[in-house]
Amino acid sequence: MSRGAGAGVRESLEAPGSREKILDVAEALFARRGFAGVGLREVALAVGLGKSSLFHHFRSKVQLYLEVLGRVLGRIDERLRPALAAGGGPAERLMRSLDVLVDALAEHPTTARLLLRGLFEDDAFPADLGPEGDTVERRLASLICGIEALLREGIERGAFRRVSIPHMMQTLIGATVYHFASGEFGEGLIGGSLFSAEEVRRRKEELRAVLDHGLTA
Amino acid sequence: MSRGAGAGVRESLEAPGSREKILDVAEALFARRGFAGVGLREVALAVGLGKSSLFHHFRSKVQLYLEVLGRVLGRIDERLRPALAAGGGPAERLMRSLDVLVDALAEHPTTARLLLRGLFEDDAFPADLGPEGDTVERRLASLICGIEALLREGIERGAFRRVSIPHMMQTLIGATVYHFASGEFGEGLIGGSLFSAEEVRRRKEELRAVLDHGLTA
DNA sequence: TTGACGCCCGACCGGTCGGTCGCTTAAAAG
DNA sequence: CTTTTAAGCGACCGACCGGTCGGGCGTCAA
Repeated sequence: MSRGAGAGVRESLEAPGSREKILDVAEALFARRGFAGVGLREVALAVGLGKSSLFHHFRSKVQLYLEVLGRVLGRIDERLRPALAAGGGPAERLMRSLDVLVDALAEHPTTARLLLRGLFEDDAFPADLGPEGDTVERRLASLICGIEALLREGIERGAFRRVSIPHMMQTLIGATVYHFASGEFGEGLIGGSLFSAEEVRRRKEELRAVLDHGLTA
Repeated sequence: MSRGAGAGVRESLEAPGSREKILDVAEALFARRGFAGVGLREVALAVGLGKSSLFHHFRSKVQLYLEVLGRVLGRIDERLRPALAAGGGPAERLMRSLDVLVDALAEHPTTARLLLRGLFEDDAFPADLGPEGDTVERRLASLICGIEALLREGIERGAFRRVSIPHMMQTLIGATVYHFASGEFGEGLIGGSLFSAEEVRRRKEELRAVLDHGLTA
């Protein structure tokens, strides 16, 4: 069956498994240069395979891209869903959700960029991604829908000000996702890695403080 | 000299002037699909020229791209610089600056995406953009530097809380730029055009309110 | 031993990429 | 009128694109 992996006793440990390795490499490249900016030759070379071998694992370039996006989304709602489901008031649950969102974005430096690029680049595939593309958008929408409900509940209960929910969603998404997607530019501002544990902790604090009191003293 | 433009009496009015038209078209396309996703054939076709004619106005594709970016930056600091220079306390000046930034992003729907893409895609040109690329980054940095100074002043004077300035900058940039770059996804959230006068006004209000009081009631 | 299968490969396909070349046209400059 | 020059064009270049094809090789079941 598989060449590299002793598929018998040890299940999935130890052997890289071409599929996952390809996804890892492709994720890094797509995040850095976008869908159109990455050639399959480059992916194959980085994996250590011939280009044609990629097609044994993925039907086409768009399917590879969509699967990368799917993995990214999976990593996020794997964390976000329990955070949304756990108990507490709306404010508490919102802050916890934002915390795990920040954690998810910080864990893989590629995540934020891929998310943003995914938003941008559905213009790039006019309509050719078929039903799978819808699924990716659907999943993304369902993720933010949970947070949206949290906002609504908080406002109804009087815990939050009567802000415009969509606009606040946009602000929240922008303030979290942009930060981790800002790359060298953001690191120039911060003066260090965006992804160090220290900076991630500080980011959560600042975000929480802004939502609690705003900027003015 | 020029074919289409009567360059004698009427200066720059009336005639499209190929250069500007090319920049307009290229700006729209680069915003939608990114540097690598746009071919010069497509640009030329949309302008109504042959591909080879583009090279009479721009040395290469990267130069065209950089000039598009330069124009975008120009439109922003054309508005932002006077807003920063005008009088008033730090809080007032910060709000005014964010207002004009929102106005600038709302005026051309392409602006926010190009800015974000510009941030992402300097990874895409390894080092080949030469000194002009530095200039673009420099200008962007100088723009945000003005806002940074405003934050610092506000904190020193006690008008603002003692937030981390870089982190607050990231939040501010993210909350404004992301919104106008979010495309169809954002419009799905908002339930209408991101760029209508009504939505732009509301966006400013919400942003101001968050900075003034935060989210909690 | 033999056949089937998973995985991988190099060669190759039509098409597009950014960019160059030589040419024509027409207006401005003399 | 002649010369210069900006602006345009189609043909063409080598390189690379995503994708296909036929075959080699090692493993496992029969």
